[in-house]
Amino acid sequence: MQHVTEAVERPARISRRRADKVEERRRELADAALLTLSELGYARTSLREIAQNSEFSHGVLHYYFRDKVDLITYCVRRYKAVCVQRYDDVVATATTAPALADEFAAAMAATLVADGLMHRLWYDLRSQSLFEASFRDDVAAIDASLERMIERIVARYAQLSGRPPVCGTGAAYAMFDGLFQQALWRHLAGDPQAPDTLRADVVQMLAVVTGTA
Amino acid sequence: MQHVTEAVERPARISRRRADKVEERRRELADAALLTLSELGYARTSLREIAQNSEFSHGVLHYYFRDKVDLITYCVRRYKAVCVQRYDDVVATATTAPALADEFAAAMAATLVADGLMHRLWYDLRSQSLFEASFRDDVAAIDASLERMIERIVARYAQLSGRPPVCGTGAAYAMFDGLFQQALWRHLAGDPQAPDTLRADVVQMLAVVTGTA
DNA sequence: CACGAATCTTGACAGTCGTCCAAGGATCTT
DNA sequence: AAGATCCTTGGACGACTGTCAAGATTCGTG
Repeated sequence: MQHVTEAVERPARISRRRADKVEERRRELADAALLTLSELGYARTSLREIAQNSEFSHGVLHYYFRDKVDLITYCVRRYKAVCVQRYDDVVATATTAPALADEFAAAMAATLVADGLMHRLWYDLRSQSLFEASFRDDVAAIDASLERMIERIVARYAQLSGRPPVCGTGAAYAMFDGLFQQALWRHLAGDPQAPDTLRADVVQMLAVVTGTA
Repeated sequence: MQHVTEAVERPARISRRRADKVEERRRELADAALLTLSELGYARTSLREIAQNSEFSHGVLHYYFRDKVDLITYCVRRYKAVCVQRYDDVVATATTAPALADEFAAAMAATLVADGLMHRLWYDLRSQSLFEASFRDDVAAIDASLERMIERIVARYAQLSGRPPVCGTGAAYAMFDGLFQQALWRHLAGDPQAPDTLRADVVQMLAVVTGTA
C-alpha cells in the first residue's frame, strides 16, 4: 500500500483496525509537521526536519503521504480541526452584550498568547496559498469557517445589544482578522502589551460594528 | 569594492558619478528581484532566478549585495518607496466626505487590480518577518507609513463629515488592511467582483469608523 | 593608446532538498 | 510455525541552493 490519501476503497480484507492505525500515524506525523512548520515557517521546513521532530526517519513520510504538498495540505486541514471550535462556547454562555464582548476579547487575547506560533503558521500558509494554488481550497475552507465564527459572535452581540450590524460578515471578519494579525505581529516582536491592546480594540470594534460606539 | 551597503565612507577619490552608478545598478537588480519575488514568492525565489530576470549573471548579485538577506531587505525598502505615496493626492483633492470615500475606495480597488502581485509579495514578506527577524525593522517601517497614510485619510474624512473617529488609528489601519488582504485573496483566486466588493466595503467602513453608518 | 581599477562571467564548492528504492524487521493470517 | 503483508530504515539519486573566487571584460583616466 502506498499513498494512503486516495486509497479509500482498498481491498475489503484489510481490517478496520489497520486502517485506523494508518490514520493515527498520519495524524502523528502531521503533528510533528505542524510543530516544525510553526517553528520554522513554510520556507524553511524540510521533510528531514519534520521527521526529526517525530520518532521516525524521513523515509516514512513518503509511505503515508504522496509528497510534500500532500503532507502539508493534510496538516492545514488538521490545523483547522483544532483551531476553530474554541470560541463557540463564548457565544453560548454570555447573556449580556458587554459580557459577550469581554469574553470574546479575552478569548482572542488568550489565543494570541497561547497559540501565537500556530497562528503565525496560519498566516504564512495563507500567504503561500496566494502563490501555490494547491493550498487554496483548504485555506478557503478554513477562512470560511473562521468567518462563520465571527458571524455568530457579531450576530449574537447585535441581538443582545438590540442593534443590527452595520456591515456585512465578510467585512467584519476582515476587520477582526486584521486586528488579530497586527496584534500577533507586535506580540511576536516582543511588545508586552500587545494582548491588552488587542483586547481593548476587539471590545471597541464590536461596538463600532453595531453602531454603539 | 565589495558589499556596497556599508561602504558609505569609501575613499574620497571615487567620484560621485561612480557611486551613483553603483546605486543605479543596485536599484536595477532590486527591481529584477522584486519582479521575481512577486511572481514566485519568497520561498521559491533563488538568486539565479533573479539574475535571469535581469540582464546580468547570478554572480553579480554578490558584488552589489552582501548576501541574499541584504538584497531582499533592500528590495523591501525600495518597495515601500514606490508603494505608499499614491494615496496622498486623494486626501488633498477631495472636498466632501462622500467624494473622499469614493476616491479612496476607487484608489484601493485600482491598486488591487494593478499591483495585486506586488501586494501579494508584501503579505508574503510580512509573514516571513514573523519568522525571520532580519526583515522585521523594514516591515515595521512600511507598516508604520501605511498606518500614517490611513490616519490621514480617516482624519480628513472625519473632518469633512464633522464627526471624530470612533477608534484609534492602529485599529483603523488593521481594519482596512484586513479588507484589502481579503479582497486580494479573492481577486487572485479568480473572483471577478473582488474589486467592487472591496470598493463598497471601504466606503462603508469609512462611514462606520466615524459613526455615520 | 595603455595601464589599472571597476565590473561582470563562469564554474566550482559544500550543502540541502524532495524523492525513490532495496533491504530487512515487525506483525498478522493461516 | 511458516508464509505473506505491512511497516520502517537508511542510503542513494539528481537537482537545486547560497556563496565565493579566479579569470575575462569593460571602463575611466593618464
